Amino acid sequence: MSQFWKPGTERPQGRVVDDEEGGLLFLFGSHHSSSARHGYASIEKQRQRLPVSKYRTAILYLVETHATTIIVGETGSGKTTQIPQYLKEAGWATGGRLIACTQPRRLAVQAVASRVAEEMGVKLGEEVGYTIRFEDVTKPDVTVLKFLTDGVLLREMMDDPLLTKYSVIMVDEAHERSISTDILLGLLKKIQRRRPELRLIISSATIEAKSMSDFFRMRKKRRETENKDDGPQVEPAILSVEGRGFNVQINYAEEPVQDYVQAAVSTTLLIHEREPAGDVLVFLTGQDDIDAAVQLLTDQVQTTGKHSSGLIVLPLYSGLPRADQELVFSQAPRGKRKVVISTNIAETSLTLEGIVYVVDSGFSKQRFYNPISDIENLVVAPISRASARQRAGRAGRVRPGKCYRLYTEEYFLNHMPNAGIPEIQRSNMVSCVIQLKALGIDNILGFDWPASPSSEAMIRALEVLYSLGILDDDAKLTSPTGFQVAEIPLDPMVSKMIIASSQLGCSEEIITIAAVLSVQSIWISGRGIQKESDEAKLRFAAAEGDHVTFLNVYKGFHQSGKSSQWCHKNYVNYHAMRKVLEVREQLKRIAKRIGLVLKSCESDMQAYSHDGMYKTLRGSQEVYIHPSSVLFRVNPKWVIYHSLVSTDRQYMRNVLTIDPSCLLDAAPHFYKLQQSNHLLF
DNA sequence: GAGCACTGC
Repeated sequence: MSQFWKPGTERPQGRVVDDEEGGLLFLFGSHHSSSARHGYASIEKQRQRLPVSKYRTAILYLVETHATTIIVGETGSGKTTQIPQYLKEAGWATGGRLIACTQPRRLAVQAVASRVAEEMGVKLGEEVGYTIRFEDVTKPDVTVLKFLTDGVLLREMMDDPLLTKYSVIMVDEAHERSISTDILLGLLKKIQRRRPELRLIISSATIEAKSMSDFFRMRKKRRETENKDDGPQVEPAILSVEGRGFNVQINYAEEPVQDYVQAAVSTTLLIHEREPAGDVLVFLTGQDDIDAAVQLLTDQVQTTGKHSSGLIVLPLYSGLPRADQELVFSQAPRGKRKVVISTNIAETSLTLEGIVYVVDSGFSKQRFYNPISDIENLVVAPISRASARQRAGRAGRVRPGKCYRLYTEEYFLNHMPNAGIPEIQRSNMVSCVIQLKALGIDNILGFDWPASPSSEAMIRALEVLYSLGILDDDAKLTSPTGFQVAEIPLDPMVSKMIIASSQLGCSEEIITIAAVLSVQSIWISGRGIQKESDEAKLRFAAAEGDHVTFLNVYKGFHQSGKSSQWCHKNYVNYHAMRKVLEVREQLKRIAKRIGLVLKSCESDMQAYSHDGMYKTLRGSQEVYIHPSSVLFRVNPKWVIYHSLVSTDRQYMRNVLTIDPSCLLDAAPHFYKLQQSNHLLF
């Protein structure tokens, strides 16, 4: 076993930027190198060296004199929270305009905002505020520094496409390449040409800094042919800051690993036997793997006796009940070692303190969208080198750590992809297309993305939006339907359902259903309680299907006075129901604003058995009713579904029985009746 | 009789 591991030979990362294209270049030393201890950094171009304490000067110098766009390449330096403060100090919120800083996650927005407010000694919600969905902690005319999710900034653009409220926009964590971030970057590049005075600061991992800079650098041809005033005055400048994380020693498997769950377990035991105190974080792919690993570890600890005891093994994934999730934050008792076995949730979303050892399986579950079949799959896929470095970095937060990679160095260097495929290239584009259309971008296929989605995905999205009556024959938003759908922050199919319900006089009910469909699941599930929860579900089951069942649950919850005990008793997820209430309130506000009629249909709500196999009208695919549905084994002749889950079969989740003539009424432009009385697409 | 990487509006 001791021969199993081989230390990595890769040289320290960083210092990869160059200034050939004329951008200013700053390079800062690492906090732990000797030069950094004295705080030196260098401006290569000017052959000058700046103390790290002059970081502020550097940023302001760039902003004031040269760059409209600054790319900050950094690796967990913690410096990005300082940039907004410098900008505010220097009065960069000009002419009553604000400085905006985006993050991809709500929690990060709240955390960064309160940290900055604290550092500046001001009350959160005054000069420094934040906005996330359902929560606006800002004060008009007082707030200067505003933190927000990139999704919220995109929504703001629908009222103010040029973002005239802001003089500086900083996009943090751009390397994560979330859909919202990519759309935002594409739009910001466009805005820059109309607003040359707008300053952009894009913060990304060092390895992505160069490609971010390339994206914002205007193409040579265009630069020559266009008036100077139209575009950014100078090339993007790159400013690079090396992380202050501690050194993490990387170890690779000597041979390819056959079973990464088993390998993760043995590696953890080896760490426990041979390494000094410090918690272990193991990255696996999903609930199944994690539960299996927890079981194996617990078993082996019990059978191998004394020297292996003292391990506290905890699973971590988002589907875990809230109380179990919180266990991973508790400190291990003296003399005990905590082992957290986690999904990707611990890679970016949650930060665990006290981790010294990381075990990286090299895999994660990723979503892939197939535009031909219109199906999203969740598959176990190899992670990227960027991800592997991020995972390893989790071991160096409190002191020097070690990372054990369950793959060979040869694989890491020669076969692992450098960066992951951006989410936008792995997703259904329906929501993106409608958002861009709402912002007045007609030439969707020619949009300048940081990474272009496939044309098949774009065409499929246009087709779906046409079938919903959201786009017309010229691919323009229909009025009012298309514009109304764009205002509603839901899957466009669900938004269209709300608009139709307004005309059919049942919008109160449909808004409830839409809110339930927008949360993960309102049912509590888990090992050992299937029988009870199934029985509880039957108490709400409606003959029409899952959607009407949701109405029954909502009604019961409402009548109980929104009680958590009622939820507990009925195996309903209380946190999910709270979110349903929030979404429902937001939908009511939006419905009112866009002129929909809110009306209840009161109680005016209205099978053939076969082998359980269905064929989709569009594409003739074999699909089955998911066993979690109240219509499982009822098998009505015609059903519509909200989503497909693909495992060994394609399962329809959230199913409703219908009369096929509904389809003709709802979408006469899309469905035709064949002579033999069969529906045709 | 099955299953859910993770976000976000």
